[in-house]
Amino acid sequence: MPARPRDAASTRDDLLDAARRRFAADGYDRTTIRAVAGDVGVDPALVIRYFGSKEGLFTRAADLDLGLPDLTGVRAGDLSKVLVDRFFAVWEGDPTFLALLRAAATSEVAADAMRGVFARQVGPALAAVTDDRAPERAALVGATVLGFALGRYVLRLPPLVAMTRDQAQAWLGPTLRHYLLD
Amino acid sequence: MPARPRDAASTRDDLLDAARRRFAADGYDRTTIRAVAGDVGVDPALVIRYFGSKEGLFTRAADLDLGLPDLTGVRAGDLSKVLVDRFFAVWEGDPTFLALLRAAATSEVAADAMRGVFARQVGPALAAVTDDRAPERAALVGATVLGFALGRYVLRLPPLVAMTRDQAQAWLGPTLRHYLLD
DNA sequence: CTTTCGTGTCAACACCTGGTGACTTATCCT
DNA sequence: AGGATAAGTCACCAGGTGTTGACACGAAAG
Repeated sequence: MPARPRDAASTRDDLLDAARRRFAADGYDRTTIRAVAGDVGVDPALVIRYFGSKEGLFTRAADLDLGLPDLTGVRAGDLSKVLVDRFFAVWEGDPTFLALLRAAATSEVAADAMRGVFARQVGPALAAVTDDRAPERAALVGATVLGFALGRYVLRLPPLVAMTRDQAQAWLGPTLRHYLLD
Repeated sequence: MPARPRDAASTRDDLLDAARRRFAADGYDRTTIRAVAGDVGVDPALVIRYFGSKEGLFTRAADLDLGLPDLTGVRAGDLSKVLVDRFFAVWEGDPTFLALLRAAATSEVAADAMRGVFARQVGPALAAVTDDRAPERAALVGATVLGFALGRYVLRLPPLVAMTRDQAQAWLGPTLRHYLLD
């Protein structure tokens, strides 16, 4: 077993990675500092040293970037395709958002982080393509996306799990268009 | 303070009521048997005696009935109104569904209970009005409804919290119609 | 070589959790 | 009245939690 290099920066990153996976799989409460530290092969006390507390660890781990592109000039017909593509990239490529969703169900700091994502990322991105009521539209789009993610990745409702990207695209497209443009 | 009558049946009911409120407010993990027993003014050991375990308590507490009416013969244009009305009745009148949603994010038994609700209540009810792909349609309707509930009652996204029933009706109506009939 | 300092470990704390089994107390039946 | 039985209490356990402060190690600087 190669000795872990004594490099604080990479240890920190490893801890954040492990934390994201644990929070995503187990939720906030069932994720223990000991387990996260164990995944990295490090003492639990180190986690507290670096992040102050479990809540601090979560806050750093759940700081996520949706990577929404600038939607200005995207044709109305292509909007939902762009959004659904982004959805799959975010949800299937990175455990962070699942961690945030799971945790947000019970933790107020996680719910707050989620509200921040909408206020600082979804809302502004959609404001570029809707002339009015951007916050309302962003919230409805968010509810749609989160509902789908909840059903597919958390509850694992069989019809949603079985759905291909194209099928999801076909179903969600008109809904998103409705919330964005009507 | 009037002495609590030594009536097992009503004590059981009181415990289930308190459990529903606690699970709804705090989620599965943060709800403690001691807190539930304390709400009722009873010894924690009694909870175990009646329900076997915390999981047993949750299972009984989360056994819910959506009360979906028979949709046969409901005109297509009225379908979404019926469903949204039912939504508000269930979500704002009874903490049970919120408890189930919060818990389902982290507990596998809760997620299973939720899948059961879809398989035994939502699916069959919707099968009466859709000729094909009833499970898929039920899952999409469920994702829509759960997403809205998540945004409004759990994350408390301001635009969703501020929404009146009529506004919710106006936004969700076309979406539900799309999932049910297209 | 010694000092210094960042990196990480160790042992322990105070507390809370679900759960158990023996006990007490109220209620009902004869 | 008095005993049987249901209803509820009590003290306790074993294990796990976040968090703490003192300590050990290793590399880089003087």
